[in-house]
Amino acid sequence: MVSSEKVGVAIFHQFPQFAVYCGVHPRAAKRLIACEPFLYLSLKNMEPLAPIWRTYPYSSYPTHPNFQFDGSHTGVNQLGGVFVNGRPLPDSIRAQIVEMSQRGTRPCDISRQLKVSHGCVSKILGRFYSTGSVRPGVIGGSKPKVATPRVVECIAGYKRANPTMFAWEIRQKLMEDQICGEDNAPSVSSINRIVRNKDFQNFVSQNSRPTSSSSSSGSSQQSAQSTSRQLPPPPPQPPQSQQLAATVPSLTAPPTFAMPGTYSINGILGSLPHPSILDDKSFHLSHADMSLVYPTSGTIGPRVLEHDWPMRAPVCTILPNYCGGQL
DNA sequence: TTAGCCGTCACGCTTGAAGGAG
DNA sequence: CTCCTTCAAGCGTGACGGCTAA
Repeated sequence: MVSSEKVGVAIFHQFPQFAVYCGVHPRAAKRLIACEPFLYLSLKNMEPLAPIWRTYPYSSYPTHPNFQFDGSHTGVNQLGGVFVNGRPLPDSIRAQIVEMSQRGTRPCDISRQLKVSHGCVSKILGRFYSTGSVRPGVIGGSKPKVATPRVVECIAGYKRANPTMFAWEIRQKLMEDQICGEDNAPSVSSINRIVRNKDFQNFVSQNSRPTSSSSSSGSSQQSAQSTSRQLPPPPPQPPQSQQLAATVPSLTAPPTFAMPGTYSINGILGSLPHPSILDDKSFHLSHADMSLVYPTSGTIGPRVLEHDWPMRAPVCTILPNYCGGQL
């Protein structure tokens, strides 16, 4: 996993600066540098590029169309330190804060030496001592308000019972069955989106049983009711994702679909991103390297609860228009 | 009494998923 | 279906107030 201890270790390994600044294992750093010599040259002149690299490991700024390396997104605090408003400090600084604190350095001295506000130092140390992690939390996203797992399961049940059921009928049924109320019932368009979802359709078809209630005899109301009383157990893992997990085990760990506290339709249904997407964003790293970039202990479960790895693209996303043509 | 330290919180910001509009 | 908006999460900074030592 890439967190306090790995970053700490990385300091003493090859390509330390790159590894630390990217928050990745030195081996992954080495391979990335081999892919893009410009990075290594840049790191040799770390000082003038420091503001850039400080933002780089976390930010998706380089992938943002408006991003410019002109410092317009950065600011300078009262201590003279460079920061990016709204973005977390890099792992290197965070690790240094913790390291210095553990050596007995006072927070005020840490603040002055690292040029980070003492409020920030206090927050990072507080987080470290309460969670054991120096990594920032997950930024962005929102909790789904209506498409909860239970609602999706119920919709799936209704659809299995009556595939021709209209969205407004589903909505009505959800409220009738007190799955959700008037205020938090998904809109018709939301239901349509859920129903259109490919994984949802697979889920419904794979879990459909040849029961008498699923036949088209009788009204949709009746068949829906009969199913709602025997709602299906939690959905089994779709074979598709199992296959993927077996093929690219390291890619099942990224918490993109396992972010604590949030979930998506895909997440509910247990699907995974297509590997090509990840490969595109990770410079075609081998899966072994990806397992270094993505902190994974081989299991999905415990990692999910630690808030230890922000949900975002791999940290070493490097765009050709940034690196290419510079030298 | 004063200066420095430290925790807390409001503020302005970014981010990304959900939901709505066209 | 695509694009835009909304919302709730997190970020670091800077100000404030309580505490402590000189």
